[in-house]
Amino acid sequence: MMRVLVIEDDSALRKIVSTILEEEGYEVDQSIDGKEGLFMSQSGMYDLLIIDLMLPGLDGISLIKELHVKGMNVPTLILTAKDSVADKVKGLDVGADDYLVKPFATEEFLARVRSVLRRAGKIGLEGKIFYGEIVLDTNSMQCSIGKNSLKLTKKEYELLYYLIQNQEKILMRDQIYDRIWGIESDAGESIVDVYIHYLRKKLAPFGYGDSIRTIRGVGYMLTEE
Amino acid sequence: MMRVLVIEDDSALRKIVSTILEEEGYEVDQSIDGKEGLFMSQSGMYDLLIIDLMLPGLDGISLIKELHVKGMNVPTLILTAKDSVADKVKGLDVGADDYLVKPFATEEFLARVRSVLRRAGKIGLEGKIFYGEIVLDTNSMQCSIGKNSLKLTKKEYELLYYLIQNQEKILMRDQIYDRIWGIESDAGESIVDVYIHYLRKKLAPFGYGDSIRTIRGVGYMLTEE
DNA sequence: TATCTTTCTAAGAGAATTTTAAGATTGCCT
DNA sequence: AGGCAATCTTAAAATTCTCTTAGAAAGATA
Repeated sequence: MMRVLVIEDDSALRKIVSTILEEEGYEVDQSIDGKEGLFMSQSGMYDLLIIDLMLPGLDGISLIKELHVKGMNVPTLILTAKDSVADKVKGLDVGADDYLVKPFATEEFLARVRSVLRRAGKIGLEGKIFYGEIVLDTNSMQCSIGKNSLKLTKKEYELLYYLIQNQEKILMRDQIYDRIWGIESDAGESIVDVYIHYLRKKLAPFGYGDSIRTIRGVGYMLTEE
Repeated sequence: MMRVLVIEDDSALRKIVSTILEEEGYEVDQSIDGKEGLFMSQSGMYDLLIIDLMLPGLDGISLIKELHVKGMNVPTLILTAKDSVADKVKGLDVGADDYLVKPFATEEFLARVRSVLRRAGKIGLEGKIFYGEIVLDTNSMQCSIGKNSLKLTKKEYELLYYLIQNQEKILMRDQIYDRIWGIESDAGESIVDVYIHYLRKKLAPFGYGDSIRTIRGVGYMLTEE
């Protein structure tokens, strides 16, 4: 069980982040301000900290510094609205493991989380999900089918990942769109169709061309084999 | 027992929504304004909130924000007349789980409610309803009869779903029409006859051709086998 | 900078679904 | 039985949704 602490004062964002993580199977605790966050972090019970840079009480950078002074070495993912290089550098300098600018798409966020945890050695190399002979390796973001490896672009990979995670369940088009492209994206939802098509085309030679079923007027779903 | 709180100032809409939900087996409470709604929500007794964006006292967005500040984490479905992307973004940003633009057909509304509850883990994955050997799976929107799977269009599925849920009860034609096509639809009510016919035709090969009884001058009903 | 890859746009083809419409049939009432 | 109204049944029209491309734009790589 992977424990995550989310330190974020914006309640909406905190809830979103927490929910996403919980749905993914992480155990999540939340903190609203920097001082409380620092205190909780020191318990040493967390595998990952997700920290906003702008915090009341104690800002994110100082929090991380403080932790290091105390010899704690927890993997950290910085979350912030700022896109400036300066901030990014500052964050990474101080020892954060990765950096994500909001708003972000869910899939992107989860990928970063996994990546940080992996680099920190918190998750082993199991990180794989399956559908028939298809294997997605979440560590290398690679896809293989039987002995063959299948080259997928990032978006294709994310889409397939989401589908496999929800096989046998209908995913509505807007659900997919929000998750992979993000609410803020301005590609229309029809981009989903296009990528479904790309995927089908790449999967077809292996006999999985018809695995993604269209539910007209609703969305798509990865069917039982 | 699933408890829902409907916060909506338009009394007509509030009643309609509440009735629909009650008929579906939800336990429903109502609130007319934002402040009262917030107060009631805080009791923590609800599994789902349905909130209008435009409210007297305290608007929907602020209400949701307020709830989050207090650490409440209730699944939320936003209901509104506005269709703008901006609103959608605002709503979902603030942590609402889904968004429905009025006017809407009942079936669409209920589908969203189920979907939100499911995603929030409030209802399991069982979501199946039965009539004889006929099984409707609400997760995959699939219909099967014994070992066979029966392909239904969306409207056919919705109609059969409604019938099965109300087996042994007479459904008036306009009731069916309102539920599946929505009041705003301008196909005439006779479209119901046509779809009843489609259903009978598809069910006939399995011996369910006469299961939908016509009650002349009133409507239809799915009879005891 | 040049080149290659990935992502997005846009639009027409194609399919499936939904709706219309009209004649045939059935049930009900006098 | 005869007549009226409701329902059934079809087939075709209309509409909506998805597929499929090809190329433009954006981004990454060398």
